[in-house]
Amino acid sequence: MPELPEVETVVRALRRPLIGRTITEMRNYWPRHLVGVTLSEFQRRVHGRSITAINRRAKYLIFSLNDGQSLIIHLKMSGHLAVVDQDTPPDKHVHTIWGLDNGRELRFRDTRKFGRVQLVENTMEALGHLGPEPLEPAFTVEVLLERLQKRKRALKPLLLDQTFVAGIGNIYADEALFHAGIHPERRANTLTPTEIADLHAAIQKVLQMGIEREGASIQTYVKPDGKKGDMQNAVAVFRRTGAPCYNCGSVIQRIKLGGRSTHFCPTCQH
DNA sequence: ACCGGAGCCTGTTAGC
DNA sequence: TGCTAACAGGCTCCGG
Repeated sequence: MPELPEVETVVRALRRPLIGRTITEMRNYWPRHLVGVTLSEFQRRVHGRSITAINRRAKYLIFSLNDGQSLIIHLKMSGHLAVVDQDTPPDKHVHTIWGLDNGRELRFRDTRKFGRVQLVENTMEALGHLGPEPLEPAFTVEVLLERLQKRKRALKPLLLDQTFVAGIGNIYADEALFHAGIHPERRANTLTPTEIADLHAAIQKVLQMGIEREGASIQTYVKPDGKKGDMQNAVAVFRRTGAPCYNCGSVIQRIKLGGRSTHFCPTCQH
């Protein structure tokens, strides 16, 4: 479900209701959600701690606690976070709950149960494998060029590789390649400098658009308040198989690449 | 390095 | 309508 823009939207929505709050309890009904720490240890280590900041790295949410620990959550395909009153009726897909000092709760709902929750002392250590943040100033055209030239893979699966560049998922990879006019099967080391500059601009453009539109509610994603984002109304190719390209009218094609559905315009992308 | 496939889960949709 | 297979905004592991 969520990629960089969706996770960023969730982070922004959770700051107001959560920053400054103290965690008073933690419950879990699906132990495999918890990474590396048992529930009892998790409870002991978060009980009484307050949330001082909420940030994002790639598709991970990072909740900073006042003792230096970080609560890290990955929503994977179907995760959803919401802050609700503690008397809100239970939901069968809510697997982890953190009670707060104001009678409210942070609830992690995750239908497919792929999501993960961890508690770490050192965030850099836990997330150090990730590639550059595509919207940070450090992610320049030169950085992208240098990384692309070392690789021979098809571009689409490379963009999904979180160690190559962090935060891009299936929607924004397809959208970025369309806006750059580059075919998803093109080999990384065959791009011209102009194409690399176009790809760099397209990556930043589609991610920024996704954030401005508060995410793409194409399948199950909704914001913490339950409302839909708006990016689904601005996609050019993703899940538009068989429909006409907005640019040239050609029929949008769908192929499998790296095991993932890939959508592109056969006329606009080379 | 890179590729494909399986696995993790449940729910929805497409096809017969 | 009913059954089955395919598919889903992610990621990891394993073998080749």
